[in-house]
Amino acid sequence: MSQPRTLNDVAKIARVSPSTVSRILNGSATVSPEKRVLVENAIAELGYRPNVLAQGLARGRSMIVGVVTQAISSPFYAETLAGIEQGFTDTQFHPMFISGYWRAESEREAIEILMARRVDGIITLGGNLEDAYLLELAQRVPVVAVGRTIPQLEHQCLTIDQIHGAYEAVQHLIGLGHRRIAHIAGPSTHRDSSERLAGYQQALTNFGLEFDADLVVEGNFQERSGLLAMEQLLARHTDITAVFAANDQMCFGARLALYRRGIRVPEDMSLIGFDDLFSAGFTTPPLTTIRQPGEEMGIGAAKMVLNLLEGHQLQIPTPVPSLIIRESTARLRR
Amino acid sequence: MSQPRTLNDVAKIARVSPSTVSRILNGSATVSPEKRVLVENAIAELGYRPNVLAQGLARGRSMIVGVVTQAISSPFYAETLAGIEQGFTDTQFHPMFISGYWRAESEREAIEILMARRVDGIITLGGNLEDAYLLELAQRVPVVAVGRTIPQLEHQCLTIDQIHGAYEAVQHLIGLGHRRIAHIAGPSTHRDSSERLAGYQQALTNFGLEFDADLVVEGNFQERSGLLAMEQLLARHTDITAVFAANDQMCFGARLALYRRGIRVPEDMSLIGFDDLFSAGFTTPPLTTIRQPGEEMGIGAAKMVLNLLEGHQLQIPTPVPSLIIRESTARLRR
DNA sequence: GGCACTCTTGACAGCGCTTTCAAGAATTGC
DNA sequence: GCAATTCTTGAAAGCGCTGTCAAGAGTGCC
Repeated sequence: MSQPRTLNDVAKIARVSPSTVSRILNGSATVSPEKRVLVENAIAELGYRPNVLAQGLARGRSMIVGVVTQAISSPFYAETLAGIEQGFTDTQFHPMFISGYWRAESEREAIEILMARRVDGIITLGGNLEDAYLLELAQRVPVVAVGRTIPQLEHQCLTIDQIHGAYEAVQHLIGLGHRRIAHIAGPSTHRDSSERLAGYQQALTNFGLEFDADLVVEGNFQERSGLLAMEQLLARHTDITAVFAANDQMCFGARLALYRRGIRVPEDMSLIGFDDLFSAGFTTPPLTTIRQPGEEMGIGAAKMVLNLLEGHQLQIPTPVPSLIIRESTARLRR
Repeated sequence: MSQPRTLNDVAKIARVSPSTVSRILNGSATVSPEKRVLVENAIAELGYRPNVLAQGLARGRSMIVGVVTQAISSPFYAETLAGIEQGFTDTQFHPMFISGYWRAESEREAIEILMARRVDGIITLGGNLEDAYLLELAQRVPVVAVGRTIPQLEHQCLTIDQIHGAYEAVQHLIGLGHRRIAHIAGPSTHRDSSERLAGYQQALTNFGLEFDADLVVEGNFQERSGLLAMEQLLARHTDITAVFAANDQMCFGARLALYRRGIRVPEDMSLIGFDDLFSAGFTTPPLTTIRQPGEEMGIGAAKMVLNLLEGHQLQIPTPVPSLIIRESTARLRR
């Protein structure tokens, strides 16, 4: 394994001092055209690329921003990760992803690891970290939190109005004539879940429908739990005509449970999800859902840390969840 | 932003030399118990964590291994990424992911970026990089290629027998009595696609069925292309009774096309995919498919670079694709 | 022509850590 | 009890780069 060339090699070949090479590399000072040519030739000749590690050490910047996601294979977070990656394209920075698996402890450990690498910033995606912890972390390094709002750090948080999104979903169902609307909630420990549940309740109340705690079953945001929840719901109530699931994945599970029972969607049961995963457009029937613009949020988060890094505090307009009507919801037939 | 403590701070507090602290940190030499305690206390007191960047510079190891994936949000690669991440847990190394988007040029650029960070190893996932390029790269840094076999570098490649997998899929269909079996292929530029196509042909031939080029339509591995391909197939042939799609995502699209036409799966048409994405178990009906153990392959790839890094060459047993029978295929009714 | 400036350049001191080297201390063997 | 070993330790030289500082060259002006 041939070792890479160093800035010193370049300097020697170009017969200038290392400082000059550095200056040309960074444009940090004017250099005479002749030397510039000399150096550029030397760089080309050697195929030299600066050692980012060494640069990092020297200027106290690792040029990497840590991203604490929950599971790299979660379809929902994946879209945001893609956005983040995109947001850093054409910058000197690069994201480094670590999964926290929704466990505060793992997330803390992930952040430790990241900090040991002296990342220049941190983006967290969802998760169960305490506000206080993040608040303190934000003192040490620029932090952007996606999918939550932390008091006293609002301007570094990026989230959508979950309550509003859930409200819209249920409103859509009510508008179609449904009255007995069940809800498959996410884990109650998730802020997202409780907000979506709140939106569900709010819509019900607003339209004069009674909230029936019996109509909500808790899942864990995974497909299987949606299936199980749907079965429970079906066992308990035969009069349900519509279900609002707190995310698309559980909705897929619910849809399968209905399929197994021969209950048609949307003829016999309307189904609405949340997130608008890419695959939601390709289920049978394609899923009506609330779009959460994951990718844009990722891009936004990247821009936010970039700005923080430059000392500004960029305020990204809060992305708005929107109702995507496909084919899994229909007017109630009576 | 308070700056992190340094090894020197620790040394000062513990009243020992920096070397001693380093030795304790790395266990690189024996140190008297008293000093060890002194140092450990100092570390605890300061909440000191070594600067990985500086360590990297000093020992010529960045402790990061670069991973060139194709799209961080691709469900198929995501599972492998998760495996890779897992494979590096509890080691000092961490993966850094970059997307190549199936463009050799972007992939090369990704590798440049990674090399500039002096990554200690590189894992590539699929992609369109030339064998020669990778072969040359492997001279400079430990490389593990997932999803391809590179002549003269076989022992650093990890792939499954695609032909065999495809063969099994088609054999399953034939076993169910199907005779007119269409194939939705992946892009012909992908090695995966052509191998799966080859397996399809091979099975046909082996069982005395004629290969009809008209029965294969090329997609791009995305859902939409599967839908389009299915429509084409349906327009061209009314006698098809089964379809083998080169990956699950296209299969989902095909399934939707059938749904739109009111063609039932599996009663009127059997459908089989490839990959066994997590979501394949939750479509309606759940998809019969060929399981490609993405996660295990990721773990395996991580182990392989780890071993390469230590100078050994670990041979991971080639993972075997397996047929997962669910509900999208059925015996031909005549 | 001489003085005050402005440009361009190289030397050098780090950044935070590892690692070699050699010295002093402790241990062993006879 | 003394020489020969073996341990433990600190000093110091990097790893590859940046950034400050000051010197030398070049420029403009009266």
